[in-house]
Amino acid sequence: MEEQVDGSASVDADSEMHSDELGAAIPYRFERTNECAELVAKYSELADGEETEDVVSVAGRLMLLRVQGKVAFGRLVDSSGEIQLFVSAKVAEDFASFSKLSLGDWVGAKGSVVKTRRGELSVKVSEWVLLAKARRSFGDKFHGVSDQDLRFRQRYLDLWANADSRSALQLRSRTISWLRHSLESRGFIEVETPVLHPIAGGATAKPFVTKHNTLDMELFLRIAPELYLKRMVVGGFEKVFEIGRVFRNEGMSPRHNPEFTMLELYQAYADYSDAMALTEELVSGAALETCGSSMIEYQGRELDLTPPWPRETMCSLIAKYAGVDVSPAMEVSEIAGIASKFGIEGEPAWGAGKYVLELYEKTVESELWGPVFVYDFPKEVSPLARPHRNDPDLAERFEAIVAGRELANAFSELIDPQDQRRRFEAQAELKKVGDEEAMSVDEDYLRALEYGLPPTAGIGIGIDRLVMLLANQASIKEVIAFPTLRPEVN
RNA sequence: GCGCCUCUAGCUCAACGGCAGAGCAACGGACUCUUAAUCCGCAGGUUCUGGGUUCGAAUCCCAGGGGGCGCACCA
Repeated sequence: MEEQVDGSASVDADSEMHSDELGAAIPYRFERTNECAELVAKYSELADGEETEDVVSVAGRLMLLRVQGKVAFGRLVDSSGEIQLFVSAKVAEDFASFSKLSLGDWVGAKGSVVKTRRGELSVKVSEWVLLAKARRSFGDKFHGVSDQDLRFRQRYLDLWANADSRSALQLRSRTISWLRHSLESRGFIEVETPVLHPIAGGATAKPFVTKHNTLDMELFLRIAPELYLKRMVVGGFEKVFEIGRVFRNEGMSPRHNPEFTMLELYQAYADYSDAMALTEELVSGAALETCGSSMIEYQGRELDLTPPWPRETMCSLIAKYAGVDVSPAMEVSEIAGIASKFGIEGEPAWGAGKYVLELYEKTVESELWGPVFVYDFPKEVSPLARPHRNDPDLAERFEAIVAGRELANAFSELIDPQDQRRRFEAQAELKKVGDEEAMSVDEDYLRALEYGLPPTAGIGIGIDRLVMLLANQASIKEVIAFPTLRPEVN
């Protein structure tokens, strides 16, 4: 019997054949000789009406069907592209059944490559086989699916109906693949570090909490792989990277999903200047690879990713956009007075560095389009970054701002275990007074540092945001196959 | 979490206080070169849910739910 998943009327009656009969008729494999796009490229020179003797097999989903008496035209879509099926009652086996196929059915077809009189490259079908029945009907064949809720809740519908949705995810795959190969060719090796962390570290963010039953212990889904990757460097892996999912229990928006993909890389003997050079090479290279140019357009605005990118210190930007000279070396009361003029009301735990960051975020960040490296962050708000070689109140840290948002965060890594302990303790103090995102003291990580971390540069790049940029997508949901949604209620 | 917008047939949308409709899909039929084919026929509804106002509610009001955008938080 046919299965009615939710009792909706959209399931076809399957009047011809019951589901189990249909299932028995479906072959276990299908020998395909060519993808659609291959054929389209190979036979582009065929003249209108020209027929070849070349027999091919194609497979895919039937997206359009025009039956015209004793001849039918179907649009077959596979993951490479599409090609027309030309089916004639004179030539094809079981023409009658073919003409009764529904949109959305999967078929495999064998036949010769021809170009129709009207100039459409086609496979002139001699044999065909049903590979899957679409028991629920395809939507509007012209408008496809546009309801956002439906598109993301039943993403398979969106992917099947909307070529743009497919191409965004294909671009994602090419981007990650290129990054991986690019890093490998630079001598980096890919590693995998734990997703379950006993202490959520490496970033300031609220974690998801879970529990291991046998160990009877609380664990956190990682908010960053940072501290484990630096342990790898301590272990002698001089150039490492990881591309993986991280989880942050925070708000959702067109730029935020609770789980997202981060590229983090660590390079021994390098500093944040090297990291800037590598960041711009990786991002512009990915653009060149996926878009064919390092000059791209994002949401109607031009974006030139060609290196080198401008570099601006945080304090100089505040001077430029807010017109005030501030520094993390100032007395807290003084900078708090300046900040209050911009509507920033501080908290007792804030030092001057925190005020500098807040001023930057309030007055500068939204004005930047980029690409630009904003560098020299206050040390106070950069608990894992090494102090600036020329200024004890700053850290050698930068963020890459591209298309008005943070794309990468990087620093010369803090290598001194004693300093790291003090920074952790300062964070723990913040946590005590209610900052849920503040870090905890990670004794195991401190012990690793005591064995010696060489000078190291580290970079984190938000992969989803990079793909959004390259795919010209405004929402992070577009570049994640299955974005987080509220549960469906009946 | 707060604010604004939105939810009608499988899909895309009308109707905006007065008989719930169209196109596409599906189903039945005609048609030997179509391109969102065309033509004929048939069927399809808890108008997101629950209250309220009204002679009468898809439409107005209240509460709840889903989604979108903005703010906040963050990458």
